[in-house]
Amino acid sequence: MKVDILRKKNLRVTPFRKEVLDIFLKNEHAISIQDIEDGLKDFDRITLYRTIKSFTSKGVIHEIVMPGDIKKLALCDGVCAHDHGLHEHNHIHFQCRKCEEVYCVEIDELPQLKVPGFIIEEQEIQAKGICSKCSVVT
Amino acid sequence: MKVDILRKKNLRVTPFRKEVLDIFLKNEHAISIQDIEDGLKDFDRITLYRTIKSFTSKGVIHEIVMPGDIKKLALCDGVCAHDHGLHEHNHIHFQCRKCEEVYCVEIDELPQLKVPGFIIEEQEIQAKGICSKCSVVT
DNA sequence: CTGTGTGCAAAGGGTTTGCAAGTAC
DNA sequence: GTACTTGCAAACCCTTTGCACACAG
Repeated sequence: MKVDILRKKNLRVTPFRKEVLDIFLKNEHAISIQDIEDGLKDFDRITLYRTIKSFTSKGVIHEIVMPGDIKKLALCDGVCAHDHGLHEHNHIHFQCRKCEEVYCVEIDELPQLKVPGFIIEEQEIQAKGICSKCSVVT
Repeated sequence: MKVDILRKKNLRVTPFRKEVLDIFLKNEHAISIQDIEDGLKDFDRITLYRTIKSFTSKGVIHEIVMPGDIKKLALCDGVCAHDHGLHEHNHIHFQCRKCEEVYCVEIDELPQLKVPGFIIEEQEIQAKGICSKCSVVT
């Protein structure tokens, strides 16, 4: 239940937050702020920014930045844990060259990089290519 | 010769561009726009933005975005090819938790990710941890 | 009832655009 | 000489802050 997503994170359930959350739930790919705005009838942009901020800081959504200054937001739900303080990603961010959408794609295990002298603790992978939908249609 | 870096990319050699290039050459890690500004005595910010834009589009430097909206710039020289139109990275971007600097670190081979249904053509890896300098000092 | 969320206005910061003068080649 | 660069002013986003009112729990 969508309301629980908010309650679980100690966020008060308001009509506006439900609306915003609905837009995230409607999309299976990451969305931009513009996408959210387009999905709202009338809204106050400041409130939207604040909503995004609370959602992000409480771990309801996470921000994705793809090469080329493309910023997107996606639900944390399932694809990423937000438990140990650090935001752990067991998924990669993938942008399709064709439809241009950005997806959080789950991956069994992240490759463990080794660089002499450097201690690598976390990593984040951004990939580009063709998504499963666009590769089928071709 | 630093002037050749510009000439090779069909960029006119001007005093300002040489100054900016010098700042990149002086640092072995990626730098922010602020870092460049700090390195210039007096300058016009608009010209700096345009210089960065020409450098980026001609492949003299490349932009790095680390999680947390941290933007840096680094020379392409050596660490990355800019030949096939696409900007190929045979290096990863690494940010040190201690000194906070961002480095382009060369890596022998990027791990080849496989995701069912998705065709992965390019990838970019951002890592965090402790850099070689900070891990020595401890 | 209390603290959190909302909405409006206004400010802030980084970045881009237009145009005239200057300069590399 | 010609095309590219520079410098200044102004415009333009996008985002944040302050404050009073509204509302969830």
